[in-house]
Amino acid sequence: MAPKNALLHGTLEVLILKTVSQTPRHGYAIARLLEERTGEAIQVEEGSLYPALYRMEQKGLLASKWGRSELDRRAKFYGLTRKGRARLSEEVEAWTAFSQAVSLILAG
Amino acid sequence: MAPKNALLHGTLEVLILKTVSQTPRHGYAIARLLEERTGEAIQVEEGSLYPALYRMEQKGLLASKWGRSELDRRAKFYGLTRKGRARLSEEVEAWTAFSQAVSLILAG
DNA sequence: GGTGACGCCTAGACCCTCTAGGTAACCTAG
DNA sequence: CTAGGTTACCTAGAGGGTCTAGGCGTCACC
Repeated sequence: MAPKNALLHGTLEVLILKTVSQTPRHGYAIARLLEERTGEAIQVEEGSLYPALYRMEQKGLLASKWGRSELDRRAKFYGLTRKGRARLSEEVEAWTAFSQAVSLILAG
Repeated sequence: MAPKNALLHGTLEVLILKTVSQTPRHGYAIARLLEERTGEAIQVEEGSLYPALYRMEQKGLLASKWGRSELDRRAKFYGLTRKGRARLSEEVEAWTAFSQAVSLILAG
């Protein structure tokens, strides 16, 4: 079947980086936050989220630490590394340029 | 190696639909037009373009006809089918909603 | 006659998302 | 007490789209 959210491809990373840029968050909270803030316009499946977090930690963009969630459950918190912060601004810039380009075409 | 243009994923289809919506165009012209109009912000590789055109014709979104390019070369022109036109407006809407959602997050 | 632009095509690699499972702790309803 | 829902994490494999790196043929120009 066609992916539910083909547009998310390649965008999830910058969304995650942004979400943890203010304060460290755990995976489940990242997904909930993205969905709530966008009124479900962005939906992150767990099968996409956790592999993405793992990849990003491997790449040195995120650092994780086990802790306790708001509901006092065991949860893994991710924060930005210096490299992650640099990547965030790069990707924000890239996305801005790209989305403006697409808008330009679609408005034509 | 990481894809040069990860963001393009899932967006190429709507860009193609839009590009041929005013007048039929051939593949090479579609790529050139997208690049020129966006100042190279969007770059379409031929290895992405031709398979995409093929898929879209299989799906009944495009119809093709061999003809002659502006330079009088043999070229395959693609036009929108009724189904393609319907898909275009659906995908424009989907992209608009998605990009606004991403902008909302990145602006936070 | 070689080079570059035009114009089309393809196989396979690669990467990311999604499906569809699983685990475990906790809470509430009945 | 037990069934079901929520919180929270993880994974294997399927699926789909883009890119790399080739190939083909025509034409214009030097």
